Amino acid sequence: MLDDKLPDLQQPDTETRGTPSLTASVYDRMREDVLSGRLAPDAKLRIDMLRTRYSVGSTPLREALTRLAGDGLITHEDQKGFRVAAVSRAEMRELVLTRCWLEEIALREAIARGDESWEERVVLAHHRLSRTPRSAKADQFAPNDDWEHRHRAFHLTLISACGSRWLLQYCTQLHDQADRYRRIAVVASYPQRDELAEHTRIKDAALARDTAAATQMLQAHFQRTAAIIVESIPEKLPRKTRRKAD
Amino acid sequence: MLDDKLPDLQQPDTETRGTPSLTASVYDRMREDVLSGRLAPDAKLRIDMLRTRYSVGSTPLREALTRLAGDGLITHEDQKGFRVAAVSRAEMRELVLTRCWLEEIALREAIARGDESWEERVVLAHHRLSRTPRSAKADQFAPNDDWEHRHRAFHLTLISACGSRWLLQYCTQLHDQADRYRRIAVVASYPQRDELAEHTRIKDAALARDTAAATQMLQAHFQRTAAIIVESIPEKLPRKTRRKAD
DNA sequence: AATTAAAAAATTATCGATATTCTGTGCAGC
DNA sequence: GCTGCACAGAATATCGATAATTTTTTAATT
Repeated sequence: MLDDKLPDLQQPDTETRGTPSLTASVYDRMREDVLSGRLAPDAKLRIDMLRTRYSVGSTPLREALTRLAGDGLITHEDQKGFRVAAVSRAEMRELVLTRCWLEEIALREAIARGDESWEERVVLAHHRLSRTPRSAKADQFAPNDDWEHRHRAFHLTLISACGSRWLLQYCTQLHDQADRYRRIAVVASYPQRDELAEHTRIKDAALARDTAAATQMLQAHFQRTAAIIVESIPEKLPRKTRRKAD
Repeated sequence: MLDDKLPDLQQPDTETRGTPSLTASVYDRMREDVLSGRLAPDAKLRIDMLRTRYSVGSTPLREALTRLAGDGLITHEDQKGFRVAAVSRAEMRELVLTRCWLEEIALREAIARGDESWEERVVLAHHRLSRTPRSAKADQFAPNDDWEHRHRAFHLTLISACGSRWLLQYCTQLHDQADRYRRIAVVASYPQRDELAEHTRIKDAALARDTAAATQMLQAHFQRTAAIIVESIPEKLPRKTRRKAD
């Protein structure tokens, strides 16, 4: 009923997958490991090490790695294998810059094109996010997977009516990239902000079709997060690989 | 000398690759086959068929297919294999729309940030394109690989100073997608236009730092191509797979 | 002691064979 | 005559072993 107009990119078609392939499964697990920081930035990804870690053969493993490289979460060099994408302040700045550009367009177009169904989905996604605690523990910060997923869903829903699956995909990819930085450096940012209030204001401006206010607040939302994160990243990353020389 | 400021995304680091992996090789060849239309839209890609066609084992083949799926040139469904991405008028419209949005930003930013080195690279890329014939044959149209490559290089160089490798990558991806449509439907568009003049005007406006004119002409450039191509695509593509049931 | 060269170890890339899943066909039952 | 189920054939996905390449260690020479 809800998704009779556009293919809904948020739900990965639960019906169609009878048996999820090993490739898909290890891709999902590994993706989560990179985003959460369990696989550290710049870490070398040896095939044998991963084969034991995820209990799969080399073929689905390499395929999952190739997909992750396509997402920009890991890098690959011919004959030299894979490693987790490195992080740096410069990368983070480039990321935020790009996000501001692309999400401005996406939100602008979504506001211009969104119908009733879009409005309802935005309200619902916001409601779910507002009911989910930021931290899994009350007294100190602990990552809450539910919140992470609903936060992602909220931002994606907000721009889901933009009219371009390409743009939607790009925004999602950039979101995940930024998410990795946020989750790596998250201790520093908690609980300095009222994130819920920011999300609410963005939602309200979008539903009021106030494009200028909505896009401006969304960009500020990104930049506020970025400012906190950038602080926690050393300007130059120490290379672990060098042993003798230097 | 030229590329001491930014990593030049146009040249794929000729020095570093001693032995190009089979995966990379078959990826390149297959990519060209999809872009040129030698592998028809929506065609089923059977592993065995491709194994003989490209003379490789299944592992590098599957890896190349996975990479191409990441580029959106082919699709993949778990347990059902790969097929060449389908084409449709709706897809083409979405593509052009997205390109207009993203390239407007990219060109605007490149004009704002581009230094002397950028200007020189633009002039050079334009010069090379202008010296390359559109068609390999004088009397009738025949695809000219040199022109295709230099055309791609020109558009990429134009926005290379935009400041975001992400945006650059996305624009390149969308360019390739649109290229496939153009090359599939190219007979229809030749020689109805003076493409060289269009490219020259865009280049001159960019170098004159006239952002409004440059972006406007670039978008018109895209839309003019699109209009011609859309005509040559049937609104609904006949599915070859259906045999009995209708 | 330092630089280069050669051998050994480690790691990636690749293959061919096997297991699993899907697709189509024919047959039984209604 | 139509629907559903089981079977056979085809295709995908996966594995473990081998080939090719890079990196590290060791040794020799200046």
